[in-house]
Amino acid sequence: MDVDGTLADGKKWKELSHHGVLFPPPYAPLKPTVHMLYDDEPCPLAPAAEEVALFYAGMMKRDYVKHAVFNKNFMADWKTQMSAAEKAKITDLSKCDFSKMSAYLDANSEARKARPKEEKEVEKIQKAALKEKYGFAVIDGERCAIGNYNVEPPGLFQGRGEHPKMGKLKARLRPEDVTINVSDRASAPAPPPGTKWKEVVCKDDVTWLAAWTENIAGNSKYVMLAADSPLKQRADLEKYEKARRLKVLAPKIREAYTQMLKSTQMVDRQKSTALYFIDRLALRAGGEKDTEEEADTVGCCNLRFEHVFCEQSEDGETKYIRFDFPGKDSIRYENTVEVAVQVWKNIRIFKKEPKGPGDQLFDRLKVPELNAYLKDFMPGLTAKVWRTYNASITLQEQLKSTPVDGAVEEKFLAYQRANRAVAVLCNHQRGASKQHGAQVEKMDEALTDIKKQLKESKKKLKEEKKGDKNAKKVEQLKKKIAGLEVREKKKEIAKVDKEENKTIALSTSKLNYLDPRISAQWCKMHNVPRSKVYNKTQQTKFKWAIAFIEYETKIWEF
DNA sequence: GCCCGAACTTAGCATTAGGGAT
DNA sequence: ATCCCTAATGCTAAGTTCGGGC
Repeated sequence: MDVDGTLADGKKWKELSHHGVLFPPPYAPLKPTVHMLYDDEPCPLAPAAEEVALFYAGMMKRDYVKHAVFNKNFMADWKTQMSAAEKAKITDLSKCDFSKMSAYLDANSEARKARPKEEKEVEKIQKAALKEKYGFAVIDGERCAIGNYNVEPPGLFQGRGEHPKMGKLKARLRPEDVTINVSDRASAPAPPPGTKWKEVVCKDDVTWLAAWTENIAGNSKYVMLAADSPLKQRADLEKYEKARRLKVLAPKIREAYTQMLKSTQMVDRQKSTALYFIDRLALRAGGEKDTEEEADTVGCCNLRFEHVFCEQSEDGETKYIRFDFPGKDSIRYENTVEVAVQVWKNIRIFKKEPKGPGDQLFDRLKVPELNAYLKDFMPGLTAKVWRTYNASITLQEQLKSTPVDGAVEEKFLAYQRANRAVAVLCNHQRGASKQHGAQVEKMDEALTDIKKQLKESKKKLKEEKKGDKNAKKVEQLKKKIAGLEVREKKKEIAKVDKEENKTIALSTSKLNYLDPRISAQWCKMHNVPRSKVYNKTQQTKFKWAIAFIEYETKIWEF
């Protein structure tokens, strides 16, 4: 077996069996009292159109329904589900009133929440039974959890950013749409009664158990094993080993591309400048995108004229590049960084007339060329490896400022800050939660309260010492004060942590970019319980790393 | 070489569960 | 015991990379 989970002959497994996928229940039409109004008149719909209307009704609280593209796409696809009569009548979305349907959905979910405990318990058991059957596959003799055994239900497509396909109808999947992958066709899972699978295949060079084609962009969707499966564990290890190898090679590669910044070949200048950004800023590769079909977002190689700006200090000594572009998931990337003079000069050249807004900054460069260049330094080295390397090395460096003899809370704050530095580097953002302000306020109140108690207790202690000097009481008060001081410190740390996390998401880097061996090592070294850094699921995902550090130390120091 | 589809990783948001406060 | 909030989980969209076909 090879480390990336591939068997020596390029196969992912020898034996694979599972129970297929689970489909959502068929659509249950609404009671006649719950209907749409059209032009203020009741307008009952046949089930096909009603189901799609209900999808829309379920999104009335979302911003999507205010979006012209969403509404246009929705209307077009909704019509495909209408009868001729419905189509003739319903021509204007603004005349559709879904409020009864929305209210019905709200009432439904309230009622679900309010169900008696026993009923919820029964449902839980039923769900567990389904997981027991459909949630596991046997791969080379080992029973492994499956990541996603429920096929995606129908609904309205919720693309991120200015996605041209938002609001389109995501079709309901039938067994006839789903391909099943197993090692033995004869013992393939049975499709639901009266149906057939699209196909049963025995593809042992892939890891998916089932696949289908989604109807919005025509992309493939897969059912795959969960993160704790040997296949995924080995792939994760291999990813970080590659990044670790890059650490050794990076100085050599830097030397090479720094030379190339001055190349007479425009392709090479662009290649080296792009790599400079990927190395220094951990930018994504930035492959080509079809703006007719998807949101307009960019990464490094497909940056355009309008995304980068050459700036400098007043004396002209220090050169800066300012970046401002929509990245993956349409998350804005804004950053101004000091750069080598040659890089700054290059960008000025790449932006020279006749180039203008809309034009590619690196017009001679495509991701495959950059990756081909990297491959010569190390097999498997691609732009993405730099991001992993950058994130992990940043964590490793930042963790060095952990207070050696601080309390666990202080050490953990240092860890959070190291994690945060990585999240900032990778531009992992999140929308500030609606309750953020209230939560901080609450913490402030709690702090004020602790401080007040502390003041009172201290005053009492002083009086007690002056007064009848009850030794027991003095002792009690001292204890109370010490306890309050610990609580105060904890709360203050937690508040700092919360405030600093307002719009920064730590989980993405923790889950995908930070070598878990560094974190496991850190816990061991600083005597911090591993559960402080990784919850149960994360510990399962990273069990390979936890096993690793029993034998190895200083994973990223060599 | 280039284009495109397949495969797999990375991403943020919505929902749910469960643990602490009352 | 219940309620409420946070943390965990679920979900699926959006990236990167690879490899096969022309």
